[in-house]
Amino acid sequence: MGRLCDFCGDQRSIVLCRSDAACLCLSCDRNVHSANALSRRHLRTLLCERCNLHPAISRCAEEKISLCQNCDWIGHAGSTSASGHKRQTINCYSGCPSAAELSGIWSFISEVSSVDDSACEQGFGSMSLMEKSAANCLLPPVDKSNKDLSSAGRSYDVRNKDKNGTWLASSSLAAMDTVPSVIDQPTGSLDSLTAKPCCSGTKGVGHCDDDDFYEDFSMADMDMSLENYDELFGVSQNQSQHFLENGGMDSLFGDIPGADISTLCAYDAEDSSASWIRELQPACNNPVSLDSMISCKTDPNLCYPKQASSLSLSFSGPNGESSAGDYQDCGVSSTVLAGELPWHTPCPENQLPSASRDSAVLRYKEKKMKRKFDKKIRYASRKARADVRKRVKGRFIKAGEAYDYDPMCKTRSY
DNA sequence: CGGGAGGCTTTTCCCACACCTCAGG
DNA sequence: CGCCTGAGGTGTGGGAAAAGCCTCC
Repeated sequence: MGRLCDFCGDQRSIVLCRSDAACLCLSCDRNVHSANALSRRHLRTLLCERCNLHPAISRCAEEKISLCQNCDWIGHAGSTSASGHKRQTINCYSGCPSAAELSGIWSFISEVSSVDDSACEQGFGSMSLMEKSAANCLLPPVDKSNKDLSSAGRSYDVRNKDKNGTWLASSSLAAMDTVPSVIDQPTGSLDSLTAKPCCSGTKGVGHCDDDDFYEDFSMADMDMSLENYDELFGVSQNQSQHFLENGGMDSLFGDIPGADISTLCAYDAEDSSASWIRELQPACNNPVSLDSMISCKTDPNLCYPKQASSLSLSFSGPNGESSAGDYQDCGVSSTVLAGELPWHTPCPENQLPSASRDSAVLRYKEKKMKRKFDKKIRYASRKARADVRKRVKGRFIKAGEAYDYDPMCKTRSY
């Protein structure tokens, strides 16, 4: 049966709305997202039919199943017989598409669910299809031809320079974290920061302009100063460029004996920032907390544990909670055997001067203390109800009373 | 250079009520 | 031990008010 709709709790959920943090059946999807102009802008995509947790990025024609990046990889890249399966990219959409419109973009939609068109109100049927795959909606863009930060699309805004000329995270990202991430002048490439392993069968990486999926990616979780690049990713910028030019993630996995691709959670609805780190760091095989990893790189008295199998994996999520469970969500044990960190070369040139290290540690700790996190919707049903509740001057009113704002009809009672 | 005025931005609070949790029967 | 019931607490969004910040004189 799969996961039930978070709204009606009756039908099988088909669609994932990241903004609402909800899985919905097609009928409820249109009901909920036809409520008002804002909700119609929510980007949605199909829910992975295998894990029922992550947004699907491709549809396997042979298996007739929609898969997230993780499941797609496990199902196809890990099997020689399945690797030749024909797959169709699944795009994000917004608005309130009819069954015909959905089947227009996803020819397989009739396989997924029968759709009751009557549920969609007239006038809300307009749909906008994002010209990018669902995966692209999850991932910041890559533009290898342009090394400027502005090439990173909405991730960075050329207008966001502070008085010192340093680069700030754009408001779109800064909104996720009220502490702006300061980024030094783009002397280095961000390619390795934005690059993601591209799932086979999907289109090239594009740019997502109106992308709610970004919202949980908290740049401030990482100190984005490029001088701390090494601290974050454990690899120099030159190394990362070299890494990309030589096959990127694919080559990396090929080089890691026993590397488990399943540890790379393509997308984690609960903890996107942490999963982002995991993707960039194949060292998630190493059960070392991110905090300790950073500390290790910045503290001269610490070093990476080479054998850390006795430690538990502990990534801090947006709300500061350990997210070991997220790993389990990905079907991977939270305790994975450690090996040599493939990018970590404890050679002298990798070690920062002591003063620089201390200041980096200090800045990291200060930022950690100041950390604030984006509002998280815990109950989609309450949000859906609040979305349609009538108000007077923004305040909820009792049922039946005169109102000045009705999100359902955008009219005023007086 | 310090202080006040004015404008702009950000944060906080309020509302109703369905839903959730938990204690007690 | 499991089920039911009721009380109390929680979360949800838009707008107003308050607070904070910045610029100019």
